Amino acid sequence: MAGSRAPTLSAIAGEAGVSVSAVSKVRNGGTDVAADTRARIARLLRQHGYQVASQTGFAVADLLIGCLDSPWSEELIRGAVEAAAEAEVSVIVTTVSSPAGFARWLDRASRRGTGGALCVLQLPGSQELQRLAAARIPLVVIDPPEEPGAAIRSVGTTNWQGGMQATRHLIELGHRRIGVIGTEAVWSGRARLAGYRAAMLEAGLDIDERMVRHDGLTAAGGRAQARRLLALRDAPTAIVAGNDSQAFGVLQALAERGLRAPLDVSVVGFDDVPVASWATPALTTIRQPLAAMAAAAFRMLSGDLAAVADEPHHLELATSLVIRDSTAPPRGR
Amino acid sequence: MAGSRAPTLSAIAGEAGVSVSAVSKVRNGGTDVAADTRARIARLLRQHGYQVASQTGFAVADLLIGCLDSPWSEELIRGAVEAAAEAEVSVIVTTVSSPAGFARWLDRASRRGTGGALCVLQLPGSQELQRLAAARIPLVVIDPPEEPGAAIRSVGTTNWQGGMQATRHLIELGHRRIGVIGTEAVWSGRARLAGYRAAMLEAGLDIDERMVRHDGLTAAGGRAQARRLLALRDAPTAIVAGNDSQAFGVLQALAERGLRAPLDVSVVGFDDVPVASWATPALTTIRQPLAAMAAAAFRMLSGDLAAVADEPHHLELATSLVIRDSTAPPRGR
DNA sequence: GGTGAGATTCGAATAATTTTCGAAACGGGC
DNA sequence: GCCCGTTTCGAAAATTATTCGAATCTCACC
Repeated sequence: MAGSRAPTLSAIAGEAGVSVSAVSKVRNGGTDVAADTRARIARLLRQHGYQVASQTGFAVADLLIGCLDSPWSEELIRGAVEAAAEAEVSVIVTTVSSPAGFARWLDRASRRGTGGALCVLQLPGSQELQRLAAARIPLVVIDPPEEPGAAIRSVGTTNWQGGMQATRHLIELGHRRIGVIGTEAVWSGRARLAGYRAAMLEAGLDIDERMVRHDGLTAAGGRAQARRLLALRDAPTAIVAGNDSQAFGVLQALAERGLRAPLDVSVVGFDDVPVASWATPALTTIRQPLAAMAAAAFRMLSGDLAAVADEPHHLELATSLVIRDSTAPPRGR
Repeated sequence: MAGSRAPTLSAIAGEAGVSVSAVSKVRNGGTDVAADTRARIARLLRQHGYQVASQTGFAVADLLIGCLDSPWSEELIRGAVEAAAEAEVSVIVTTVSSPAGFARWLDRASRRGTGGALCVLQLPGSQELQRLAAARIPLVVIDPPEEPGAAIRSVGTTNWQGGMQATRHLIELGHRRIGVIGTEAVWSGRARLAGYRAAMLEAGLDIDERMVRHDGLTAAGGRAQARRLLALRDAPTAIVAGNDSQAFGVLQALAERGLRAPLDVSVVGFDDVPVASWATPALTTIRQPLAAMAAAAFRMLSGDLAAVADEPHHLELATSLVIRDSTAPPRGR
């Protein structure tokens, strides 16, 4: 099919006026070829249907995701895929939910080769980290579930500021009794809760510990804890949710009691996943630039194959408040 | 690092008691090696850290998605990734939104090799199909936007039945004035609308053409058309949306007018994406087994490298009605 | 401007791997 | 048994990768 077969390297070497060695070296990304010579040879090689291993860079990168259930992942995938496409890199998406799954992935990845891994997981544990290092697979962690150590490169967002922004927004609207739902299970969750506390203290408001609820970052978790908050005698007039899924759950709990957002209770989410604007009412939320995070993580991965030492090891992107329709001043103000 | 470097092929050949040629052939999936010899050599090769090209099967498959904005894609990715993982295959996800983008993907894919492509696009056009064929890349289309021809393998769902199920459910609840929002732009949309018509006729109900609205499968589209439906003098008591995004938009339009689902108007979605259950009220919808579709498509791809001829070329998975809280009998019944 | 240590670039020689091709072994059908 | 086609294998040839020394360049230092 598809015409004549590829000519041999020596034919190409002749055409380019260099030795076969040089051509071979260009083909596999060898180092000792001058830039212009390399370019000339590479062009010829490609012309004849060879693929040229670009000396820097790689063909595929891996994105490891713990669970592919939240709209979260979608944004991340999009960010990673698009950033990678610009660099002519393909992204392999894998779900990894157990150490065994990780091992299976690692096995496949080292067989086929990979330029590096972006992890969005309940962390690769120390075992996994060792294996990655042994297989010489670079790693960047997105939204690290534990405080990122110096040994691991990671990308996150300003969760603490985000928690503050959300709470401050409500305080500025005039709310005083503000509930919060979150999780202590991951680092980012702890930071968001701390942001809430900081904003309350800053405004001179007392923190009622009954108003601080912990649960999973799911709609069900949000609904369960919102029910408890709403059942309090001094029910909050506003609720800060741990993420948008929880916020959806809060909206459901409100509807159950015949309450309306934002008339009766204001709600702030966290993430700004695409569906946040589909909610009724459209959700006021703290925007995490998920796609940008993934893109940044990819660039970290690809950028510093050379300069690992002097690059920053943890990058934090800014969150921002997106005001939609689920927040308003409290009743009677 | 990591211990000694890989021994040469001739060393391995010696260890296995065969010629270097045989070892080389096993390494690249050559054909003329007996099964047991191959196994022995392969084991040794792997032991020494070589990767062995499995002669059947492939290492990566490509999933091409038009837009990665809907919760749609997430389910599909999950299905494909999980089915592929079972077959020890990695899935490369790429967004392709233009012919140029397709060309760039094809370029990369043919460089690095791929076992085949799963497409969820506004179709690869005939040009693209030719190029795929030229590059010998097998193809399966998911949810084909045009009536699937005999030349293309595809996986879809029973959209016509789905449209019927949704409409029938509302009729059985007692609704008579039922609006529908959908799209004629894609084949599945046309089938769903036809299902609506069929169910109405079956029940002996007249179809008011003002009740049949067309718009994009987005929340904005759903909101816009729902506004029009609700503005009618004889506004519908129930609305069948073209997908879940549109249904979210319908819920917003209802809230705008101070109406409540399902008390004032019942709403049925289509897809059953994970967020459907987060809506307020939780969305009654037609479940498309998106993950199963992607998994089936992957199996089609991998299954019949041999038996292309006698396999079915279009597979249709069943939709089912998922009743949640957004539908109820009409007021006054 | 000279000098020399070190880095870069290159290709001949050498090593390793892949491919070709013919021979040996096998398996029925007649 | 004989013939014909098929499978399996490895020696030889072709191709590709790597090593290493020579040539050239760079630049600090005198």
